[in-house]
Amino acid sequence: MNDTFLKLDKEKQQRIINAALLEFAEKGYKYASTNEIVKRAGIGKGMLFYYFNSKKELYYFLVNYCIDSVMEQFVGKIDTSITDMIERLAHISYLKLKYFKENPEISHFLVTFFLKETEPLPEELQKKYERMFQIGMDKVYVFNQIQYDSFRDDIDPKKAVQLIEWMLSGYQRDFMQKYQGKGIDDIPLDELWNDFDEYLQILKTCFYK
Amino acid sequence: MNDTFLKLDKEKQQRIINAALLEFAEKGYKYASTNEIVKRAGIGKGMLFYYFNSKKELYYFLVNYCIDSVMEQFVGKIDTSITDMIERLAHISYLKLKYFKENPEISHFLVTFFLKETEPLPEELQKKYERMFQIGMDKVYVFNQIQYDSFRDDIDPKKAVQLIEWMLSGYQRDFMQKYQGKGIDDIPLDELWNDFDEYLQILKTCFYK
DNA sequence: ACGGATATTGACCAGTGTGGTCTATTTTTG
DNA sequence: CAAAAATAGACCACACTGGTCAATATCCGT
Repeated sequence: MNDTFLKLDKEKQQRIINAALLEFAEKGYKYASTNEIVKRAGIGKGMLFYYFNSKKELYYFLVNYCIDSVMEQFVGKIDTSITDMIERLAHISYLKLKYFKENPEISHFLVTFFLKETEPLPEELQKKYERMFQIGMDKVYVFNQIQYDSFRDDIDPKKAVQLIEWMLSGYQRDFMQKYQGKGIDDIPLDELWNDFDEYLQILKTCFYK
Repeated sequence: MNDTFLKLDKEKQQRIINAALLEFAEKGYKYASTNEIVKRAGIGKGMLFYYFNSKKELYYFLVNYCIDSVMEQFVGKIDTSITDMIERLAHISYLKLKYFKENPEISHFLVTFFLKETEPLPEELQKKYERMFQIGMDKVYVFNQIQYDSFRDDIDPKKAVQLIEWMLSGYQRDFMQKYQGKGIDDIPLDELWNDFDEYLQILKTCFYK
C-alpha cells in the first residue's frame, strides 16, 4: 500500500474505496474487474496499481478497512450494561441497522464476503477477522448473569430467545431490502424506530411474565 | 429448444439441467459460462447448443422449468383449508423446507434469480413468473375469513402475524444454511420437524389467548 | 522561474475465457 | 448397410483480464 493514497483528499479516497467495495460486493474477488473499479472511481488505470500494487493487495486493504470500521462503529458501540434480554437483542438490532444505513457499501461488501467469498486471506488478516467475530459474539451473548427469569414459565427460554432473534433479523432484512440503494436521507427514521418499538412491546407482552 | 433433449434419458437430462442451474445460480446470467456447464454436465460443447441454440434460450428454458416445478411441487400443494393462522403459516414453511430439500438446485437458482438477476425475460415468461407469484400470494394470504380472533386482545394482530412470519423465515434460513450442500438423506428430518413443532407451540402459547 | 520529484493518465500487453460454429465421428434406425 | 440423427471437441473472432510503462501534468523547494 502506497502512502500516496493516504495523502489523498478524503473525498477521492472514499470514491475509490466505495467503487472497489461495490465491485467486489457484486462479483466477489475472482470476478471483480479492476477496469470497472477505476471507471467507477473516475481515476486512471495506472493509479489503482500505483496505490495498491495489485488486485489482491487492494482486496486485503478493503477487508482490513471493513474490519476496522465494524469494530469502531458497531462492535465498539455495543452497550453491555443492558441486562433485559429483549432490550439487549433489540439494542444490537438497532446498532446493526444504524451501521447499515451509515455504511451501505461496507455492509454490502461484508454480506458477500461471508456468504460467498472463497478467496483466502493472509493468516494475519484472517486472525483479525476472527478476533472481531469473537469479540462481537461475546458482547452480544455473554451476559454476566443471563436473565431468563423474566420469561414466562410455560416456555423454554432458550427457544424463546432464538425466536426473538429470528424476528429481529427478519425486521432487519426487510429494512435492508427496502432501503438498499436509497440515499441516506430518504429513510424516514423516526417512523421506523417507532414501528420497531411497537414490535418490541409486543414481544415483551407475549414472552415475558 | 430441440426435441432431442426431451428424448434423452432422464438421468442425463437432469445432469445437464442441474449443471446449468448451478452455474447460473452461482454467477448470474451474464457471467455464467457455457464452458463450465458442459464440463460439469459431462457433455460436448456442441451438444448444449444443439439442444438449446443459445445461452439465452437455455436460460429461458431453465426459468420456465423452475416455474413449472414450483407451481407443481410447492404452490399446488398449499392446503388452503387450514384456518388457524399459525398453523397456516407453519404449513407454508413446512412446504418450503420440503421443497428446498427435494430441489436444492432449483432453490439455489431461484434465490439468485429474484435477489440479483438483472437479465430481462421475454414478455410471456415474465407474465408466467408474475402469475405464479400472484397465485402463491393469494394462497398464502387470502383466507376466506381471516381469523384474528384467536390472538390475544392486547396486541395488534397484524403486527403479530408479521412477527410470526419473521420467525418462521428465520427458522427456514437457518435450516437452509445448515443443510445446503449436504445430501438429501443426511438430514435428520424427524428431529427437525419435532424441533419445529416445539417452536410452533411456543408461538401459540405466547400469541394466542 | 526553473527543475527535479511526484502524481497521473491511458494506450498497450500477453494471456485467458467467451458464446457459438463446424467438421469429423459414432450411434441409431429403417 | 446406408441414410439420418446424435455427439464430441478443436476452433474462431472477440471481449476482457490484471498489470505495465512511457509520456505528461502537477507540485514544491529553491
